[in-house]
Amino acid sequence: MDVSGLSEHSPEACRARETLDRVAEKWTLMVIALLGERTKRFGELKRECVGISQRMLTVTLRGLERDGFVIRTVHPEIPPRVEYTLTGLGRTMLEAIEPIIVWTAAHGDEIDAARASYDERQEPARTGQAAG
Amino acid sequence: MDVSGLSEHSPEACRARETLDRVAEKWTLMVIALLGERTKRFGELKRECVGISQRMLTVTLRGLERDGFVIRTVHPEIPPRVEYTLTGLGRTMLEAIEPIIVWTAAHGDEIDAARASYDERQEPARTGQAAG
DNA sequence: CAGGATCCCTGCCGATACTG
DNA sequence: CAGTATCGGCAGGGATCCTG
Repeated sequence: MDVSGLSEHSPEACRARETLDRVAEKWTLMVIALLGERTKRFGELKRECVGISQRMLTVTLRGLERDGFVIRTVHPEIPPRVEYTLTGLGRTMLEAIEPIIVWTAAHGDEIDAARASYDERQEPARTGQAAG
Repeated sequence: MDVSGLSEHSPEACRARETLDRVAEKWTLMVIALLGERTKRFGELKRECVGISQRMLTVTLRGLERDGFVIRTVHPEIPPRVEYTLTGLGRTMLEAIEPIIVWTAAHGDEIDAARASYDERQEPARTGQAAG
């Protein structure tokens, strides 16, 4: 693997953090991934994003729409029907994130292990002074 | 490009968000990218992360160490010298993030444009009722 | 059905001061 | 040099109620 060009990325990392910030916005990735399957309605997204509130789904979708990641289509009917579609930009973004999804599936457990190991090394130092 | 398997990622997106959350932690990506160049000292990272406080650099590095992304090496000298090195895990993670860095460099401006366009469509609706 | 408005709590993060 | 400890601002995000 070639990591020799990574030093070039340090300045760019600044800008990339803004991108990461959106995607890490708690529900953004989930919504993008779901819309990656196909166009969906508000209620459908609501059901699939288990635990999300109306407010957060609305806020998330507005942000995605504003950033050009999704298109919001309102069908003038009663009851109202609103559909959300991933744009081309949104799709390329989802593709850019895929490596992280794959990485997490592959290495997520290593993080848990490292964390548990770290905590074991630290916690005794705070609680057990008797273990000299 | 193949996006047909994306639906498989919707559940995994949940877990991947935790990963994104770390990386989006404001200074994490910058630190990882800098350590991707080579092993560095605390002070060196501090200088290169323009605007970071001691506290945030320490907190960030502790988190990365805990998650197994960096190794912290204390040299028992006076004055103290502490070096931070990216682990193999950290390196694979950095590679997983690279696409986002590249993506941002390529499409960052489109977001700005989309945002400006959206704001133009929305703001007049709130302020200028005279523009019938 | 889709979403606007409001209240409130929590945690991130920055500034500052102190230490070995 | 490389931290630690404390305080405080502010925004993210959840719960709840109301509407066309």
